Amino acid sequence: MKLASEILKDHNLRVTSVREEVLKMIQSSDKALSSNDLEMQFDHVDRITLYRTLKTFETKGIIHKAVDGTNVQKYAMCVEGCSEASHQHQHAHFHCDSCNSTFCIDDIQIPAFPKQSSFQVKTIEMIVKGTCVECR
Amino acid sequence: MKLASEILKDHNLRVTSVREEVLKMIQSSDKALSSNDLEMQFDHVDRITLYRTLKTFETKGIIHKAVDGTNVQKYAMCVEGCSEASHQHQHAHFHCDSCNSTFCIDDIQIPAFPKQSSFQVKTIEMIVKGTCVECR
DNA sequence: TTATATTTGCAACGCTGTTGCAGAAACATG
DNA sequence: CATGTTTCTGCAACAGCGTTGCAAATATAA
Ligand SMILES: [Mn+2]
Ligand SMILES: [Mn+2]
Ligand SMILES: [Zn+2]
Ligand SMILES: [Zn+2]
Repeated sequence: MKLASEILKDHNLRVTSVREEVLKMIQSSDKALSSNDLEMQFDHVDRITLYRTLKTFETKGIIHKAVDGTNVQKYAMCVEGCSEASHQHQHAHFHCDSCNSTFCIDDIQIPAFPKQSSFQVKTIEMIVKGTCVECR
Repeated sequence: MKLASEILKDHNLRVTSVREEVLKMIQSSDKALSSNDLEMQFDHVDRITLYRTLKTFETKGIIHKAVDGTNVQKYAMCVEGCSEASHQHQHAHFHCDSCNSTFCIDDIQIPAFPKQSSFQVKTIEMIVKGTCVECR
């Protein structure tokens, strides 16, 4: 796994303790994390700083939103190929309705775009809901 | 199309002007509607009443959430078969990133549940993102 | 070490949605 | 139709998530 500080430098971001900590937390988590999830792991941090940090990381292609149908933004690491220019994510997200955890999963195939539709399709999000391993 | 007042009676709900109006608005809309979308169509209505009305309708199986990846709840009519006991929806939702509209669509096949997974799958949501007919 | 650019924390705010409670309205009953 | 009971509505207050403006703190370049 790439060093957090290296990732920051690679994206022309200043290496600060908040950013390093946030990135380490997301790197080492098997679940997608919300601003609040992160805040709870800190001794002292301003939640506004976390929101901005997450937004910055997302813009740079370091992390991506894990859309899970709740009204809370959660984030997980991007794959190597992602950049400011393009996020490439062809995986679904699993949301546990018991513990509210959200995971990136590759178990389910995302269907191809329909050939002809009245809509111009750009991306498809898939949210799988159910019970996670720990909860069943 | 079934009369709004009849639908209310069928579900043992009192026929009030707010409920009738809300139901008519959702029935006649091709898009999923948020509490705010509804409020703007009223002369005077309390937004709290709208939230409660929507929740009541959802519980009764009259309307369903159109999950679109935004942090706003939008609702559309249920199919005939829905009830308090079970909502049956096997369709995807399209979200236009230009005008923020959300539509129920049947163009895209929702994939089958994976045979074996570490997760216990209950439902799958699909969100298709792109540009709608009016916006392109 | 100093100067500059960037980041952080604080304050204030907006939006979506919820709960408690009292008055208003719907409807069942006679 | 009149009345009583149940349900709904509107108001007030609140909670949570996220954003913006600004000044102080910090990272980095020189
Ligand atoms: Mn993911
Ligand atoms: Mn729908
Ligand atoms: Zn779980
Ligand atoms: Zn559109």
